[in-house]
Amino acid sequence: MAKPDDRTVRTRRRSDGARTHEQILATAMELASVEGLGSLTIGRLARELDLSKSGVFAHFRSKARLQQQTIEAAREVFEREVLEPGLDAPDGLARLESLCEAYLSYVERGVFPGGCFFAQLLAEFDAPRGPIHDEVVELQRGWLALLERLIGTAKERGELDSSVDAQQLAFDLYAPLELANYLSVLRRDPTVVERGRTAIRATLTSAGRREGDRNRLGGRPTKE
Amino acid sequence: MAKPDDRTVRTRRRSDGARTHEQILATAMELASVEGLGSLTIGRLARELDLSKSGVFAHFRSKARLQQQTIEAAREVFEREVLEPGLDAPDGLARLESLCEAYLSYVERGVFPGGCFFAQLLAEFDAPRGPIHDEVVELQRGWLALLERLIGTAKERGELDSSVDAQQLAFDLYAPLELANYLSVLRRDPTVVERGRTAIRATLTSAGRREGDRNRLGGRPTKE
DNA sequence: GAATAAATAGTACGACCGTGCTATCTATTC
DNA sequence: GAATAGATAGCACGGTCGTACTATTTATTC
Repeated sequence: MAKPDDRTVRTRRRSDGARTHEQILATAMELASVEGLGSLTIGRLARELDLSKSGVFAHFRSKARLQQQTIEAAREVFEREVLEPGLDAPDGLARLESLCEAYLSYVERGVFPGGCFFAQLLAEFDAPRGPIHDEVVELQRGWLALLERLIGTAKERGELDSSVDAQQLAFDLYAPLELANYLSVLRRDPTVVERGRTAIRATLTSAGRREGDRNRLGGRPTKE
Repeated sequence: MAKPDDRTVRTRRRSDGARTHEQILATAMELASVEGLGSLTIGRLARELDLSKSGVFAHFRSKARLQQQTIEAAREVFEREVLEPGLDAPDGLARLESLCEAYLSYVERGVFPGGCFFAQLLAEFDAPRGPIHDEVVELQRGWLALLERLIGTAKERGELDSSVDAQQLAFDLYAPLELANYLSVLRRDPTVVERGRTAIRATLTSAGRREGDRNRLGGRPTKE
């Protein structure tokens, strides 16, 4: 017990470094969600965290790696704040609904101060070629694939009409999520998220109702 | 014929300046639509146009004015490429549809190489405060107001059900337009625009159909 | 043709960028 | 307690940024 106490027993110095690393990435995510990953700067991070430029730099050894790791860190936040709660619902339509709601809630709670990190990333790197663009393509593909998978399951279970086009419905759901994010940040007003909820509800209702209504060919029943 | 020839007779120097000014702004719009207005740089413009930095600078006398004028120039493109053709349709639902189609066509044609200039601007300046943010708020307000006005007219004419919430429907239409833009740039594949068309069609059909169905389906929002 | 004014180039300055190299401090290990 | 190794700081470099200030060129005007 003369040695460092049990809670800090494994290499104080080592853990200090890891802690700083995390703090840097946390700040990097916040800054990037507001101003974009492109205008994320090592000097700016150093100022923000009261570190020296070289102190920050040493943790990543290149700006590209800083960007990579920032994206990876944001992916973990997204997983924890959206995917985990969103997918924690009974298989099928319920899980699809729950995932959309998890996203909207994540926007509403302002998990990132500049709105969804990946919506920012999508808009920033949709056009400029490079490794980040490729990463974004991959991430988007994954997100849409997840939606399509859930839709597929809901169809198999008869909770969505079998004539539903999974890719189209994924698009129809994704669109209001994305717009709710942008607009709720633009006007500093999370009320817009409610528009997204309404849109999601209407779309899902419409996609689910058709089976029962097949002969009547009902459209989307509700607004508001 | 010793004098400048007839085609260049009116103030060569004067018109040279105006011409250069236009060229700078044209390049600025292209660059900004791809990489963002924030990373638009005077030196970069100069290189791109084979001018000196100071030559470019002289046309604007500050970066802020360059940004302002770039936005204004893009507004004019948007007006010419979207608003004019979009609003050139019979009043009412037809005009609303036509406007959405005009936007999708503008995305499909790749009028800006990085996708819709204003979608880029929205994502880039939704969070960071400043004069550009304020300008974007204004532009978005105008766009949504336009959609809502057209919806209102269509309702008055009985082409959309009177129970339709204009703000909500404007959101529902805007969302797929925006997503179609981002995704069509991300994958270099204008096919995605077709997803947007389908979404718009479904939403408008749904909003228009209810009136005829009032008795059968319950014209008012049927909440389950 | 001299004067004028507009368009463009040249040069310089301070700020910040990413990154390399070296020094300092401190916890762990022998 | 000397050696080690990891975390951080300091400093220097070349590059680009926005922006002044000063030429230079050229078309128009007198």
